[in-house]
Amino acid sequence: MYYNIKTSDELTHVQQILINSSKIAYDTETTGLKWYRSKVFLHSFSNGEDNFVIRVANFNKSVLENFLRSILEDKNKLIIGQNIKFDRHHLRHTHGIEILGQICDTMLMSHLMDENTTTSLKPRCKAVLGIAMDEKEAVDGWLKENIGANKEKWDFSLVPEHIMDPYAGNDPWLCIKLYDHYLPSIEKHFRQLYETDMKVFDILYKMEKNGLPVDLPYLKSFQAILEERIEKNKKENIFFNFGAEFDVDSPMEVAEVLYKKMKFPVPKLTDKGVNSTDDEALGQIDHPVPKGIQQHRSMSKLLTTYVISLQEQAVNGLVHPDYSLTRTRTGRLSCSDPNAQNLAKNDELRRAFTVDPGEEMWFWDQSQIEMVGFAMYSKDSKMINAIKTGVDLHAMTAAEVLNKPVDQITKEERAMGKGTNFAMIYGVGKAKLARYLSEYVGRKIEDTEAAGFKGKYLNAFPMVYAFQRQVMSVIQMYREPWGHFVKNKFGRVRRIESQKAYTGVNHLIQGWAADMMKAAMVKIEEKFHPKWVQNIHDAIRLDLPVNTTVEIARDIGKLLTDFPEVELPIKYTMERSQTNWAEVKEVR
DNA sequence: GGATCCCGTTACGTC
DNA sequence: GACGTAACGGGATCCA
Repeated sequence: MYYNIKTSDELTHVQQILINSSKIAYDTETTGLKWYRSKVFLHSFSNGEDNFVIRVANFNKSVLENFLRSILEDKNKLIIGQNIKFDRHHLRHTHGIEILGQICDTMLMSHLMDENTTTSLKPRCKAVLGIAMDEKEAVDGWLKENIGANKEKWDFSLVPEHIMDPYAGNDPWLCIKLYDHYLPSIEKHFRQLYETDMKVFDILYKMEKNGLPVDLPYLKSFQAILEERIEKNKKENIFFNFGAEFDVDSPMEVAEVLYKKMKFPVPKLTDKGVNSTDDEALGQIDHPVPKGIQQHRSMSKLLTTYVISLQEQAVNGLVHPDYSLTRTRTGRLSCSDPNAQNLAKNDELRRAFTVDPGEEMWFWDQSQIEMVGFAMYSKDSKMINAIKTGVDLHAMTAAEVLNKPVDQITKEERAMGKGTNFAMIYGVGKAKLARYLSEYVGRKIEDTEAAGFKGKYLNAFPMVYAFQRQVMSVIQMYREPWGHFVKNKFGRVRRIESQKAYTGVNHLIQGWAADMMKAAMVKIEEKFHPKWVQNIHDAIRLDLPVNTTVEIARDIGKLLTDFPEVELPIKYTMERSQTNWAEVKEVR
């Protein structure tokens, strides 16, 4: 049951009820998903019994905002949300209000309790509470019927009240029910992880709010340059040498041109058995046309995915990425709109990422954190010694596998060592290893060579082999309460189907590394309250005042790497720039 | 019949 | 291994 609150008297009454409720759920309905381009048009609350829908349009601005403050700024109140980072952004952007109460989030709870299915509120409530709410269907139905009429400037606020409000009224009620359901299990199994994740959630909120400064005039000029290069490449390298024009962006047409018309032998097939035209296949053909297509691909990736999209997403010279704590199975962060974690390593692109005047961008990264985790989990003495004495791990791997002294390892051999180390962490088979090594070494490596390398590797590092076997067998054993699963040292659980037990090693290492970074970020926030700008898995960017000393930066680096319980040294590297990302210089 | 939407596939950027 | 984004292309759907 919900109440649509329309008068000041009703609002006052609701205010009394909510002020007296120590635990409430809060939700917003907005005109869009991007907070920096949308407004809240509806607030909804629930105390678990009564649900209140409050439309922004029905109230005087200051009356409404006073009401919101009286509830959401109450530091003693527990405020529960479903992905409340979203509501916090919208609340701030629309009303300039911050939630000051203690925050809990059911999406984070859902993810800890089950990382393999959707964390979306209604499906989750249906699955674990058996409560099915179909009010959303009416909203969808109405949208479907009416969206055709004026799809240009569409938003949720146009859905009629009698359809939208029952749906909006349900959400906070469901949220509080799910919270009550999950809380005992979270307390029992994931208390520490949940606490850390909530703190990281708050840091991410700040990071997104701060945004990344981008140089729009530069991007615009870079776009023009790229477009020119792409045209020129198509004309002079691809079409000229082929003798006709075609759609270079179409894998189908590329295959037609290369394998039917130009009659090159097919180097490889895709997973579905189609003649492949990916970079590896093109690399096998020595001719200007495939070379031109390779160039075209990397240039248009840069242009569309980064250069154009960044300009479209920027507001006042800032892009505001959306980080998620619940979209990976391992506990890593993910990021979208834009994905600030996979911005191409390309100086011309990274020049576009600037820093505000008076500040300097600083990057720290945890060196080889996954290798440290690998050594720690496998307890391999050679690896542990190498990490303790600072020996080059990848060269050492090559030396061990090839049975020769480290100082005689060539560049290519080291690359193979590095590739193999990563492959072991990833848990790949020989076919994938071969492809992977080829990329690293820069020449074609056959499956047999890769398999041989892997075999020698496992002989040289028997503990790694034992570790793999142990993880597999732990997963194979069906156990309570999670079925087939592994758990990392932070207690993060990955439920894995027994047939896919090989992914267990990867989960332990990758998830452990992710939890290490989260723990470090929390420590850094608590000690320094810095301006958070970016996270790239094992690296962070903070923008600090230009007069910040190297000593302070080193203190931050220490927090990023100082984990006595790991019993292995973790190192960090530090970079900074007062201009842009392409200009960062290592600080020693 | 033609425009539009959806979804699987292919490809490629990061750690 | 873990992701997110873009583009294509075939099939389904909508609309006139």
